[in-house]
Formats: sequence, C-alpha cells, structure tokens
Amino acid sequence: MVNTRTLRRRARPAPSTRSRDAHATREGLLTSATELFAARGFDGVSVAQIAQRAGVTKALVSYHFGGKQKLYLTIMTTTFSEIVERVEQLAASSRPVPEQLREFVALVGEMATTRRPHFPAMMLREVLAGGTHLAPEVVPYLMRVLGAVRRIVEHGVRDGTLRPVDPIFTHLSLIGSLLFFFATQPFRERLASAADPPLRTRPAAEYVRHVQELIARGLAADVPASTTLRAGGARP
Amino acid sequence: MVNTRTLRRRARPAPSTRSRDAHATREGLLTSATELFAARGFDGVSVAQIAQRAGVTKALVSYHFGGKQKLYLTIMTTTFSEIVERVEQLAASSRPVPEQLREFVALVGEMATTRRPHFPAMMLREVLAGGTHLAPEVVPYLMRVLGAVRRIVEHGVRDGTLRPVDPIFTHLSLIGSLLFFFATQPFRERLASAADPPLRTRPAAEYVRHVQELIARGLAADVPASTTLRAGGARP
DNA sequence: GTCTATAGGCTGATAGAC
DNA sequence: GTCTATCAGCCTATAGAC
Repeated sequence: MVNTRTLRRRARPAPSTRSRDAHATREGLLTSATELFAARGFDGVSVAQIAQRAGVTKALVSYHFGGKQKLYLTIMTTTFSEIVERVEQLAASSRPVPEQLREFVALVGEMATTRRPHFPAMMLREVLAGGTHLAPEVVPYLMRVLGAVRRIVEHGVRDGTLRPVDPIFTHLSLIGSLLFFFATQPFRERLASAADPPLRTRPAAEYVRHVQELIARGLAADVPASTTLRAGGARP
Repeated sequence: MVNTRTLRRRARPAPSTRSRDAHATREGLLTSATELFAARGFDGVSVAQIAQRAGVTKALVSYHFGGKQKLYLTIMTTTFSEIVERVEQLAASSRPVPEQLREFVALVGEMATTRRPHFPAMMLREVLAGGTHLAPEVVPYLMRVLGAVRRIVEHGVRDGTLRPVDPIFTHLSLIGSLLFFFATQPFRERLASAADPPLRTRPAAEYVRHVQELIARGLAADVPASTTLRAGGARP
C-alpha cells in the first residue's frame, strides 16, 4: 500500500525536470482535498474542485494519486494512523487509569486543534458511512481506537478506580462527545460570528477540561463513606 | 412551507383516477429516501435509487415533491420538528432539573429506537455540513434543541442542583454522546454480526441508562461533607 | 398518477502535446 | 510534470403518451 512516489519524494532530490516542484503539487492537492472532504464528504466534492483550490488541473489528481478514491484513502490512512498510534501508546502506558483517561481527552483535543484539525469530521463521516461502499480499509483504525479505550476502562474497573461501567458504552459516550464538539466547531463559529451582536465561542481547551471533569466525576468509583480510611485505598 | 397536497391527502378521499394509491407512492418515496439519505447523505444518493427502492420511477419524485432537494427538505423538516417540539415541551415543564435531564436522554433514546430511527444520522450529517450549501432551513431546529437543553442546565446551576457547568458545553457533550451512539448503531451491529463468533450488542436502553448515570454523577453539585444534614438540602 | 424517452449538465478518467 | 481536449457514463429534471 505504500506509495513509492511518496518515499522517493521524501528525500527531495534536485528537480530533474523543468517543473517547479512536484512535491508542492502533491502537498497542495492533499491539503485542498483534506479540507474539502472533511467539510462536504467524499460525494460532496468533485475532483475539479480539489484541483482548482490547489491551483492545478484535475489531471494531476490521477497522475499523483491514481484517482479520487485513492486520494481519499491516502488522506484517511495517514490521518488515522497517527491518531491511532498515539492512542495505543497511551493505553499501553502504566499510569493510573483516571490519568490515562484525562490524557486521552487531552490527546484528542490536541490533535483536533493543532496537527490534524480535520480528523474529527473525517472520522465522524466514516463511522456514519459505516465502512460500506467506501474505504473498508479504515475500519481497523476505528476498531483500534475502540480497543485502546476499552482496555483502559476495563483496567480501571478491575483495579477499582472506576465504578463498574461498560467499557464500550464508556468509549462511545466519550468519543462521541469529543468528535461532535470538534467536528461542529466551524459550524458553531460561523453561527456565533453571524449573530447580532457576534457571540464569543469559548476556546476548545475549556471543552477538554469540561469533558475531563465530567468523566472523572461520572466514572469515579463509589466511596462507601469511610472505606478510604479503613482499608487504605483500592489497590495494594 | 406546508404542502397542500399532503393536507389534502390526509383526508384520503376515494381515488379519483385509475391509479392504485398516490398516498402509498408518496409514503413509499419518503420511507425509501429517509433510509438512503440517513445512510449515505444527500450527495450519496441518486433520485433513481430512491425511486427504485420505492418501486416507482424517478419522475414521481419531481411530481410529488418538486425535486430531490425539496424531498430532502421535507424529510428534514417533518423529522426535526417532531423532535424539537417534544424537547421544548420537556424544557418548559416544572419538574426538577436532574429529572428533566434524565428525561431528555430517555426522549432522544425513545425517538431513535422507535418513531424516528434515522434522525440521529440525519442530524449529525446536518451539523457536519454546517448548514452551508444545503438546507439552511434546518439550522433553527438545531438551535432550538440547543436552547432547550441550555435552559434546563442554566436552571439547574442557578438553583444549585447542578455544579456550575457551562450550559453549552454540557449540551454539546450530551447530544454528542447520544447522536454518535444511535447514528453508528447500524455500523456496530454489522461489525458485531460479521465477527467470528458473532458478538452480541447490548440494547440501546442500556446505553440510555449509562448516559443518564454518567451525567447525573458528572453534573451533580458538590456536597460539602455534611451540608445535607446541617442545611437541609440545596433549595429553600 | 404513472410511465417512457430524452435533454442538458456535470463527473472522473485519460490520451497526447509540450 | 503539467497542461488541454475529449470521452463515456451518470446525474436531475421534464415533456408527452397513456
């Protein structure tokens, strides 16, 4: 699946042809397509639109990526693999479960505000499509995020730091809150600035804290009155 | 906005032409289109597919609804107006805030499992689209749901039954969890039955309880040690 | 009301010049 | 590498027969 052209271009040798910069063309198409796919979905965007926004002609989409579908898949794969890698790394750490959960929320927030601002909309669209007609290749990525969060929650239930919640339900409510917030942020900002007088939207970092607090309190194990003093905590 | 043909058909007079049942055609198209739009989005569905699934020809979409876009808008409007009406009714009731929140979760769950199983996916797709090119008419419906939940939460913060949470953040995390769960249910069930051995997915009613419990605990006002005994509760 | 037939536009992909 | 020109196919909408 790895595109050899991508690898060759990583080195960026001196251009051998008269063209200004093939690498810039590729990146421009990726950027343009990412923005448009995230905003309108695969079917809502035409190759001509992607090319126009990138300032090139649509023939180059086929030349560089092998068609619209493969361009889409390239974007999904590179985006999701980075997210999944970091989430799994977090789940594998040996830190206390409540801290892992807080870190998970912060990680999603950080990805969504800095490096991969389009991933929440893309991920939401993918689960909505259900991996049916388009890109069944992305399903494993979604499953791996689920698996990572589930392991964290199961661990917490087992060691008594969390009350006996369903791990999958917990994952769904958590990831649902986060994806929804970040995927709809452009929409909410548009509404806020169109209002009269324009409203101020609160920064995403504050939402991250809101969710962290919500699940910390919502998942915490019950403390039976004075067990804390009697038994000296939940774990040996 | 009200379609006069719909109103006329409500009475269902004896068919004046030789056609079997125009009402059935209309309903068939509505059903077919609702399922397809929810699953693949406006751009992912062609008029021919809608017509085929309904067992008629695509010319009837223009005849009965005036085109694909107006059919889409009809579905959005009728679906959302019912949801919004019930949510606003709930917000206007004078019951205790924690109970109102539990009821809100139950209401969304009930709608999503019985009367309007496609509304979560449709609503999610609409907020993803951001009311841009398609159907700006649905934006007010989304705002009214937001407003209703916000009023409930603001009330609870004021009367001390909830800790001082941000009402909009609370709405976003709550509605995000719910829409995500129900909109992705078909996908999860498909995955579960494709697994080897097939997995059993837990019923939606249990997720409703999970979210109810999560927010009840996550939003509850702090009880400062023994205030309950000293002051006799939060409200006069 | 419902059909068939068709108009006219847009889509994704590619051949070939440079 | 990038462009222009062009293809066949699908799309929505509608005219007209029944």
